[in-house]
Amino acid sequence: MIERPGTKTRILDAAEKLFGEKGFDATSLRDITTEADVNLAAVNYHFQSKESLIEAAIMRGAGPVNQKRVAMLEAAGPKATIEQIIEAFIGPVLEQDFEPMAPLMARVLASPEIMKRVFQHHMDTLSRRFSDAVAVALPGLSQTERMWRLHFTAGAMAHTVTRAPVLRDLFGGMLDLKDRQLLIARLVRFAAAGFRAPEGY
Amino acid sequence: MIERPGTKTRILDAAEKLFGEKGFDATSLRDITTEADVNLAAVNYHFQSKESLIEAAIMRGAGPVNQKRVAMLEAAGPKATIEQIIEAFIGPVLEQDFEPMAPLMARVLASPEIMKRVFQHHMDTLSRRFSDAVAVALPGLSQTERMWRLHFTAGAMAHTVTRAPVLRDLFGGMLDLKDRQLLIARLVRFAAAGFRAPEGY
DNA sequence: GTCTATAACGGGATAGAC
DNA sequence: GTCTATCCCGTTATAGAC
Repeated sequence: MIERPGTKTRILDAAEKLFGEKGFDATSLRDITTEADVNLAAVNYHFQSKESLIEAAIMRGAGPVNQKRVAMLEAAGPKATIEQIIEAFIGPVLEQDFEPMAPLMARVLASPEIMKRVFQHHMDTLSRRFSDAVAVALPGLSQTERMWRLHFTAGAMAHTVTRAPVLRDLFGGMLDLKDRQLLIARLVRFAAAGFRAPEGY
Repeated sequence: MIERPGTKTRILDAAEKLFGEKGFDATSLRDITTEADVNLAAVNYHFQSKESLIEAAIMRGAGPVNQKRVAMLEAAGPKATIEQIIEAFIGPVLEQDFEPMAPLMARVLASPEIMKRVFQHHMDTLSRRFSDAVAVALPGLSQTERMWRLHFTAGAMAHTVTRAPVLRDLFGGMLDLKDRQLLIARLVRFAAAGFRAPEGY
């Protein structure tokens, strides 16, 4: 017997789903409470406002994944190869079943206000840790180049996650999104080669 | 003496700016007509609805850039190197002053409905042409791998464009967004190395 | 082509009973 | 904690004068 989740959880579930599908503005609190099968006023009771609900929904999705990324990086130790670093960076994001979360992530990335409010701090510390790890693995790279290459890698990852539905439509069976380990291996190989490219412009 | 643009153009200018800044839903037609200094009813006269206006604003921004990408690819000839191909793919996007257009692009990427309606066809033919060019330059790669690596490159590019404002805030002077040619060179080098990585998984 | 005025609607939030 | 009913606001779109 699975217990039916509580009101608060059901609201968050519905919010994650609908915000992703339709965007934050296009999703009314009425949509959410209908989907969650709770009363309209419950939202303002459990969360204070729609804005707070958005933040709560995002944090619930993003927190565990980012913890896992840091954990994998630490597990690789101080002498991690560039491949291990990249895998810690992208693996936890790509190996999860990202399709429910993907649309919401895309909305967040496209929304500067929300991005600033919610992600800034997390991303900041995260990118610093990974940048330091790369500095050890590839001491020849300047700090600037490290940041850019991490940024390019993050972009490739984000694009894969957020555009998964479109990819499926356009390329059908050709781009296999189900085999996550293969997908991760592809991106690790691509990005690692990019990181290893000589600098000097 | 510069002539003041006509009503229709002023509406499109304002729409591009405000849709990018605040998103499609959060931007009311009143916002647009105020910014453009035209009457509210002019929007429904020149464009039929808000939805059509969105589409018109996007098309006006995207068309010329994509034409330039194809033109650069053709200019490189049938024996183009992978570096030339990548430069044709990302150069026209990154070398323009993308900051006014960037937020709008991010909104489009995050909005599956709009993405499907507006971009699908263009992107489809575009990616086919570039994929064919890569096939000549790097005959060792499978078609699948070509598509994935083009996709990764597109992601790195899109992330750079759409997150330019955030990058500036977070990293200040470290990531120089002003020197476009250097930025393009960085991404070309990173992606070209990725494309040249051996396949075989 | 451009304006004013208004219709018709849906949204977030809250008061107050239970 | 949960419900109903309602307030109040901003929105798109259009009718109709100029």
